[in-house]
Amino acid sequence: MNVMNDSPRRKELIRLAAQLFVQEGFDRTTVRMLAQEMGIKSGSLFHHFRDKQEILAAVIEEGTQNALTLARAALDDAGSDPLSRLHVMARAHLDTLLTDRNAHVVALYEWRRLDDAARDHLTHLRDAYERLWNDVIDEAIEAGLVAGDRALVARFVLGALNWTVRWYDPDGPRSPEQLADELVNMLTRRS
Amino acid sequence: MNVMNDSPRRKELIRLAAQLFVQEGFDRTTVRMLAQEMGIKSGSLFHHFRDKQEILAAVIEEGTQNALTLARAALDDAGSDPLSRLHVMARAHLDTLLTDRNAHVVALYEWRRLDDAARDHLTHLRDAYERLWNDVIDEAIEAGLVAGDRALVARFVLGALNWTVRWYDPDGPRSPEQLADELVNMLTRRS
DNA sequence: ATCAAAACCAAGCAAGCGCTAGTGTAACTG
DNA sequence: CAGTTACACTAGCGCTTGCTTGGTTTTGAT
Repeated sequence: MNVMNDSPRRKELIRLAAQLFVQEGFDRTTVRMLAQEMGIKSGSLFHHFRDKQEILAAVIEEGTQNALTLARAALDDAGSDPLSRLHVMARAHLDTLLTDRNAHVVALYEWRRLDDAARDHLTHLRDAYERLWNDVIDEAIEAGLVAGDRALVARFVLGALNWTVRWYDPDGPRSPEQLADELVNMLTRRS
Repeated sequence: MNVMNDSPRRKELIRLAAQLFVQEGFDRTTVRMLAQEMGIKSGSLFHHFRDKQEILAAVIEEGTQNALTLARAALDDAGSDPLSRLHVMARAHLDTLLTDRNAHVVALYEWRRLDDAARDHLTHLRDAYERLWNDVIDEAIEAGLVAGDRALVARFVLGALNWTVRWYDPDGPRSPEQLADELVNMLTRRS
């Protein structure tokens, strides 16, 4: 089993799996469906992945990793102004959320299907990401841009942002960037 | 098959099913698990429900119906002041969400498992509920309490509220009412 | 040209799935 | 008291599931 590489082939398989997991849900996606979508037979699948769960973990890791990378880059490019840091963070979040949409929907809906080991690993990744958010919100509160408890604000904001995967239409009139700006606009107080 | 009554027995079965659906997910909850939890054999289950999907639909209907009833009552009791209407609506939402938690978690996570007929019926229920929210937010915007596009604000707010089921701890320091108030506080502009 | 590693396939196993059929029984109803 | 209804039981059918096995082809470095 060639389990631990990250060949382009594997990346492609993960992308296809993500799509199927969104369409059907993890439990209803059979290894036969996955194999067919990938153009191989179901037995061959287990050459690339130890078991079905590992495919799920790979999908979620891919998405979370991307989000983390993008957010860090965005924060590096942003200055030290709390408001603009809030803006770039919201934009980066919606950007990955809606371009890597499949992976993130899977992460949101199928998290509980992960086995303990994978969940543990991915929890660390996600925590690293949320720490970025907490810092940005801390700065915003300190600067008087937002009111409320740090932890609470972070959760409300992330909730509002993550909820977009349930209704956002990429062909609609609004870009992810506009969406992000409108949210920031909504919750900052311009005195 | 005694399918269409709403006996107390059936209500209890639905409550147990909701709990299992949350713990295991709909697909992983077998009719045998459901039966055991209910203290009967798997075959007997189909005396109460036509099939497994009907149990899911019943769980979700129960939760949504409660939410709708509670929200209507809350709005009736509230005056015509836009801010207080916003408050009672947020409180009512978090109240059902966190007391009828199982049913609502199922509704959020397993919606796609509904068959077409059930989904159609329940979509109407949910739309009726969301219409209440839209009206309240319309009034808040008109009164200058909140800034932004009606549809967008509603979605952000509902996202923030619904997200609470992922992190709220009933044994924690905050009551659902406090939570609701802090959210409203966060997004209204006090000039 | 050689050969190991990587990728794949055909076939199928053991377990578990939703659901049905047919029966028993106790409590109501006329 | 006969007939009906509500609810539960046992037994198992037909099918699908994730995964394994044992063997074959493809690839690519030497």
